[in-house]
Amino acid sequence: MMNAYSYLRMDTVLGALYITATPTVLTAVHFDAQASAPRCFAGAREDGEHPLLQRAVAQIEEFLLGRRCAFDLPYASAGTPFQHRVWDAIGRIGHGTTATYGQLARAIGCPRGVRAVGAATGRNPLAILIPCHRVIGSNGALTGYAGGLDRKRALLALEQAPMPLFARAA
Amino acid sequence: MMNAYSYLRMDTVLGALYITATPTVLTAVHFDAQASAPRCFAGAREDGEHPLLQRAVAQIEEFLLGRRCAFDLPYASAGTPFQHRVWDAIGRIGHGTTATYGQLARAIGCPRGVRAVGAATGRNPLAILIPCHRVIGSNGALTGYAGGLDRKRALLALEQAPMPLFARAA
DNA sequence: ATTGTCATGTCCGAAAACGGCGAGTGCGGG
DNA sequence: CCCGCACTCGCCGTTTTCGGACATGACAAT
Repeated sequence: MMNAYSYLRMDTVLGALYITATPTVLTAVHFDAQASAPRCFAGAREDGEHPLLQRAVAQIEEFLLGRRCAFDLPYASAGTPFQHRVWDAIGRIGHGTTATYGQLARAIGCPRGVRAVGAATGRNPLAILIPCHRVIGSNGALTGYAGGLDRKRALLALEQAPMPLFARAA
Repeated sequence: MMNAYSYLRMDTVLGALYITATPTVLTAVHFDAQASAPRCFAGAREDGEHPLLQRAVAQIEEFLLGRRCAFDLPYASAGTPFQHRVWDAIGRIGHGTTATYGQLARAIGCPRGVRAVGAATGRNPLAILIPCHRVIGSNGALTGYAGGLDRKRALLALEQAPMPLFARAA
């Protein structure tokens, strides 16, 4: 019964980030041990040596430094067909850009499934990798984020201002 | 996602029998493609060469001929803790013997969970191997069997009359 | 004898509640 | 006028909840 999930904790400027993976694919990325976390952690054990996890850490660090605007990591996530459609659509929102829940709804061919899109967005298991922080209300309000609105604001600000700090350091 | 389940169809005097297994353990045995079957077959592919499946076929044939009264096969089955308690208890009913739902209930320490025992019995995934045909009502009625009452009767009759037919043939 | 009642774990379907929304309305203030 | 704000209401997938139904049997009342 014991499945081969590993996880690792990563410290970032935005706080702790937990990344979970099978031997071959990432399955979760989230802040803190939130409500959504238990599901992913079921039977997982800490493993700082996991190659894929380390690769993820590296790419996320680069992203947070403003040096990377896309990820190259294998991932797989449980979810309903509808949720996958939503998450795929979110994945196509470019770095530094935003989209509204309504736009996503139309994009997946469910013009009126706006709230459903909202619900699915909130259940995105792969924070940052699937940039659900780029999804905002039609009036520009941030409306919500699993990691807290402050983090959402920070991520958006980060993407608006390329190379903000490390430029000096370099 | 594709799991490594294999299955095989076996023809018996009682009709077709479907046996499913992982590479190392049996996971299901049932008549026809019943309601309970789909679950076990999810993503399974036919494989008549599977060593364990062949071993199962051999032992079941022996059993049906009256030459075998116990099985020596590795199996594993999904199910709730309660169901496993019930199934284990059923496994301890000797060949040629019967037990009532009430006796089972008491045996597992749930004297009043009689109906629950009935429900669990009906969900036994390993027909014949776990001899749920030996479970009858307190008044002697057969009450039910996933493969049909006729088969239940036949199995019980078979166990009552050791070496019924093949003795002549030998 | 026949009939009714209750206990027990699990599954299944139906129904209701719940959101990380957004368009439409009506109002008051510049 | 035009705008912003507050409020209502409909939208829809998912989750939760709830009511029955079961491979029964002991007991009491009729």
